[in-house]
Amino acid sequence: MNELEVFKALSNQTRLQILRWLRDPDKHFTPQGHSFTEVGGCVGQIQQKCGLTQSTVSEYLALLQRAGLVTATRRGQWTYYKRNDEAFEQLGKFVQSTL
Amino acid sequence: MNELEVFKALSNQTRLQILRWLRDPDKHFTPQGHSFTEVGGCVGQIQQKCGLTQSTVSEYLALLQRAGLVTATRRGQWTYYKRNDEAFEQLGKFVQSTL
DNA sequence: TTGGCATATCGGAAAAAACCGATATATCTT
DNA sequence: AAGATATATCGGTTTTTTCCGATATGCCAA
Repeated sequence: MNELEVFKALSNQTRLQILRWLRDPDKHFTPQGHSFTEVGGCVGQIQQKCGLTQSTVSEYLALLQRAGLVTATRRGQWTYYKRNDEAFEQLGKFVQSTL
Repeated sequence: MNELEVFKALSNQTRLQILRWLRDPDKHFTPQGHSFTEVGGCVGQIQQKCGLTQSTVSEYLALLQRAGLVTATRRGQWTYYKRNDEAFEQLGKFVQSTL
């Protein structure tokens, strides 16, 4: 875990919001063939909810992925992003015991 | 706790380093009348260790204080900054259970 | 294999953060 | 009161981040 990269990823209101949505995808996204709890949410739906352009949201999600906070799954033409629960668990412990 | 402000405060290598030093002040700073474990480290010594200018370090410490990650104590002409352990405890829990 | 749709990447303008030197403020000494 | 020392604040330059439109890539259906 690159702590600086992680904190930078978390230093943006929109990205924090996205992570909160992904905490409970079924509540915030409407299914489209795949279970959201399984694969997460797709770029398009996330984009609509935050109101930024497609390219910006795509970059944000890639950035969150690089930081290890979400994982990506390609299903056909869609990419689903899912919260990486373990990363948050680890980060929480790191903040308390090492940082 | 303003989470965005906190994460922004943590998004800088030097500030992360400062927090690590303040985690165990007696190991990293030489005393000068006050117990570091009691009050923390003073701006001058922190400045020397990180090699940036006095004004930059002063601003960094003020920023960490605004984010609630450190507390400040004035003793005569010195200001001592101390790690706010409780804040990190809280932040760790927040990351795991809410973020 | 062509067109449509979802996503990714690129290049750049605008906003924010990093960091500095100069200067102000506060405290101690004499 | 004046000088010395520690810290805080201000104004400005450079670097990074934000966010966009345009375009490229990947996948599917006709």
